[in-house]
Amino acid sequence: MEKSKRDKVKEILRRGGERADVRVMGWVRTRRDSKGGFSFLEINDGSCLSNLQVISDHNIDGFQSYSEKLHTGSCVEVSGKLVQSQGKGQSVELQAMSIKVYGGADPEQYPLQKKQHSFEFLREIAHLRPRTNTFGAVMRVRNRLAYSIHNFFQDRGFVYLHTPIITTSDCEGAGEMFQVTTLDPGSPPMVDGKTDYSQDFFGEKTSLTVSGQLEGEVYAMALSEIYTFGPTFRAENSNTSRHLSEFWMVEPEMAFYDLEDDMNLAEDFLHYLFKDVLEHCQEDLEFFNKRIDKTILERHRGIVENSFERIPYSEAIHVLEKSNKNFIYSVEWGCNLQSEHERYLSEEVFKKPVIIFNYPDEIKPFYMKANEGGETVCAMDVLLPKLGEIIGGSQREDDHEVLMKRMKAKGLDTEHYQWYLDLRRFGSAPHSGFGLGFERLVQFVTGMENIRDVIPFPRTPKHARF
RNA sequence: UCCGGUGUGGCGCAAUGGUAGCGCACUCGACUGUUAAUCGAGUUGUUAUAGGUUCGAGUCCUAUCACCGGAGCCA
Repeated sequence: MEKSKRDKVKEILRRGGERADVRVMGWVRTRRDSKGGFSFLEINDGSCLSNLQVISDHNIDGFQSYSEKLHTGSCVEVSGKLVQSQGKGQSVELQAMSIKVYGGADPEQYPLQKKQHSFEFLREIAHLRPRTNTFGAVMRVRNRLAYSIHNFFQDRGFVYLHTPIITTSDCEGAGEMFQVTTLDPGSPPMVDGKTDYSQDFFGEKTSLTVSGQLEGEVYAMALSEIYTFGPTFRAENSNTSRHLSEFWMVEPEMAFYDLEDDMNLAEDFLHYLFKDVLEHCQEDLEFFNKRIDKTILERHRGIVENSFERIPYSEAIHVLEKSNKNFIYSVEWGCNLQSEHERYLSEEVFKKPVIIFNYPDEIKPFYMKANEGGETVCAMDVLLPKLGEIIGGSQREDDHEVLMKRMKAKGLDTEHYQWYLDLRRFGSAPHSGFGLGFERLVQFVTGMENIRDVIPFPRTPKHARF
């Protein structure tokens, strides 16, 4: 194989025109035979949604010897001449001069057919589903969003911080954790009737991270503005279209930001991402708009063009109370907003993203900064129509005494968080941050209904195959 | 975890308690600058698993498992 010469389908289609010496490598999506002595092949190499139509005369070099293996799913290399297409449906096509099959795909056994499959079925063949239009498009969009997230923060001077995956601190209330241990689960060393973690690999009980926030704060208090973008693990037994046991989270943390700065950043961030993806993933988004959800393009443009609604929690409760809607869960000040409430606000009242801020202290974690009076804290959630919460953030409590009090009130072991408290003892500063669930973003952008279909290999309760 | 639903050829689905069928895919043939190709013929089943009721169970009952949807928790 001559490494120097390979043309990507995306580039071929972008440049168009007639050209000799074109060589593509990719997977056959469909083959149509003509008894006129030639075949049509559609080749996809993942560089874009579109296939390249190849027309191959049956006498060309390689066709006869490989014909048996040339079916949907097989991997091929085709060299030839790019010409204007005589048929409808494509402007150019590749007239094959030689063809080679790298690996065949027995049509009797290859599970992907030339037709639509249910996403449930495709999940069972997660190793083959990237070869479908939908999953190719999802992963290209996912890739662009990840790239765009880095661009956004890097342009603003944020430092990309790698927080640890293995941790001893739970970020309070963030959910059940996966334990990390090298002890024998069958017979761990015991002391006083309990597992003796001093004999474990790290000498104490450790888990997979549920959030990099606390460690992120440490570096924000030195580098001013940081962000993390990494895997996060929650051992919650939640089985919904919006939850994964392993997912990716983006967590910026900024010194000298108050809650309003935090909300501004979150809004700018989402605006930036939607604008960027609309610009750079046109073909894929049009596909989603046509095949998955006919409203996404319009909705995304709406998000880019309009500012978000911002409403304090107390006012949101007020709006809900006088709505005359029959909610399953009744509304009163102090309650957690339920999915139905959030959806009502973002979908029916405001019809756009909504930021709710200043939540009651009692329903939020210890690290959030108390507002005057102490009833509410500087928390904010960004709600998207249909999807619900995509961002949760807050200004952090930066007063040592107040934080100590809050931790004790919520029953936390202050010893254990000494290093976190130290940030307030030495050179404390007002600071804020938020967390964005990356897969939820991909879900919203693509219109995919199930979060398991926007990550390459989903991990959910009872499912860690592949 | 709770509530509801579903589980039938490779895939998508059908079958008042009475002979398991259709579409797609696949195989063969015909036709064709084709493009969700078209036309004809053909192959494919321990009806999720284990019990039970019944003369007889895909269908009814019990349990288990899996999946889907909703809820809770959250991102």
